[in-house]
Amino acid sequence: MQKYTVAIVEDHLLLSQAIGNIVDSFDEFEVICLCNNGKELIDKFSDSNKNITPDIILMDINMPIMNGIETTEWLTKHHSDAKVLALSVEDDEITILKMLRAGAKGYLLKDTEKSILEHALLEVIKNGFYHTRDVTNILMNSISGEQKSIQLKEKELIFIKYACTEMTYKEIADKMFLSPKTIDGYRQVLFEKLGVKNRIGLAMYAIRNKIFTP
Amino acid sequence: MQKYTVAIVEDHLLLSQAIGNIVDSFDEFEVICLCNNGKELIDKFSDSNKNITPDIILMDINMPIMNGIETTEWLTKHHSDAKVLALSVEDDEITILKMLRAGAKGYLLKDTEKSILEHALLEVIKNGFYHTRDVTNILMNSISGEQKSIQLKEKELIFIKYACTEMTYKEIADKMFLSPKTIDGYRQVLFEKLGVKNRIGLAMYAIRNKIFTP
DNA sequence: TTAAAAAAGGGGGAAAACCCTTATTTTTTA
DNA sequence: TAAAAAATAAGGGTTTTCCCCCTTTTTTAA
Repeated sequence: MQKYTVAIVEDHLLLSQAIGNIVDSFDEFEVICLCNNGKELIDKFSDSNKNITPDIILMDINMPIMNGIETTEWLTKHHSDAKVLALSVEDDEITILKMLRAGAKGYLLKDTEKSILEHALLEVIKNGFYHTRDVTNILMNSISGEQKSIQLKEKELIFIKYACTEMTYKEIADKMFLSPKTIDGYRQVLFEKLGVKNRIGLAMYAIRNKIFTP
Repeated sequence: MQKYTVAIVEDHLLLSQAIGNIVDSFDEFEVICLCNNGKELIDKFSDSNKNITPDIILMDINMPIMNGIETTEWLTKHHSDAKVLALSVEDDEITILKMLRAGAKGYLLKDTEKSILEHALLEVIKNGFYHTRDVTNILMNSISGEQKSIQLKEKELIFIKYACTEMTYKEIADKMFLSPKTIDGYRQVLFEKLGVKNRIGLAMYAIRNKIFTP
C-alpha cells in the first residue's frame, strides 16, 4: 500500500522527532521531511531538485525565522494544493483565526490524543479539512460576532508599540515626526476603538493581540 | 535487567504520549506514569495505596492547575529524594533559575535530541544532576551577577498586579485599604528597585517576570 | 473636480501620574 | 526595651496624561 507522505514543521527537535514517531506509527502515513522552521520547508518546496510534495504538512505556529502563519500564507499563495494541518499549543482565538485565514485545513491543539491526530490527518486527505468542536465554535463566534477583529492602521500599530515603552507621548511624537497633538488624537481614537481607558489598557491590548512582545 | 522508572508531567496529551514513546524506546528506562499537571503527580505521591516512586520525573513547566515550579518545590520539600528533570520550551533565564532553585536536577529545552535526553536521564540517575552548556552559562552569570533576582514583598506584588490593570492609583489604594499616598510610596520604591521610569515600565517588568499574565 | 472623509494639528483645562521631603506608626532586632 | 528599620501617610509641588472642541491639510471617492 502506498502511504500518504507527511512533512513536519516544528522548531523543537525533541518534539518533531516525537511527533514524527507517532505519525510513522500510523498505518496510512509516513514522515518524509522534518523542518525546523517555515523557511526550511519553503526552501525545499522551491528547490526543483528536491521537489518534495508531501500529501500533508503538520505545521507548528511559534517558530523562529519564519512562523507557521507566514509559511502557510506562502504555501496558499504558491502551492494552493498543499494541505496544512496546524498543530500548536496556542489556544487563543486570534491565533487560530489568523492560521485558518492563512489557509490551514485544520487546527489541532497539542493537547489531543494520538487517535485524533490520525483521524484528523485522514479527514484532511479525504475531505480537505478537519476541525475539532472547539475550533468550530471559535469559527462560529467569529462569524456571528460581527467582525470582531479590529483593523489597525500602520501608523496606529507603530504608535501602539511605542506606547508599550517608557517613552512619553512627547518622545513618541518626536520619533514619529508628528506633533504631540496628533499623537493625542491617535491615542483618543485607539482608546475608543479598543475600548480601553488609559495607556495601560492600550499596552495590554497590544500584548494580548501580539502587536507588542514584552 | 531492571529498568529505571520515569514519570512524565506534561499537560499536552500528544506531547506526553510522544515523549513517553521516546523514553520507552530507551533500553534503560520505562515510563510508569503520565500526569496532566503537577497536582496529579502530587496526588499519586500522597496516595499511599498507589505509592509510586519513579526514579526520575520529567517535568514540564507551563501547566494548568499546578505548574512545574510549584510542583518541584513541593517535591523538594516532601520527597527530597525525588529527581526532577525539567523539560520545557521556556528558555528565559528567570524561569530556568526559578526551576533550579526549586530543586530541579537538570533543565532541558524541548529543542534537544533524543540522545541528549537519554544521556541526561542517565546522568541524573548516576550523578544526581545534568546541565547543558547553555544552562551552565546561565548559572554562572547568575552567580557572578551579584544577586540579580529582586525580592518583592507580598504587598508590592499585589500592587504591581493592580498596576497592570486600568485602575487609577486612587482605585488601587481603595482596593488595598491604603491611602493613595502610601501607594505613591510603593510606586516610588518599585520604580527605584526595578529601574523603571513609569507605570508602563512597571507593567512590562511584571509581565516579563511572570508576576502578571495579560 | 468638487464634496466628503481622513489625517494632522491646536487651545485650554481637569485629572492622574510622578517626585521630593518629612512625619507618624508599627515591626524587628540588637 | 530602646534603637533601628520598615510601612504608612501627608504636604506640596511639576509633568504627563487624558479629554473636550475646533481648524487646516491631505487623501479618497463620487
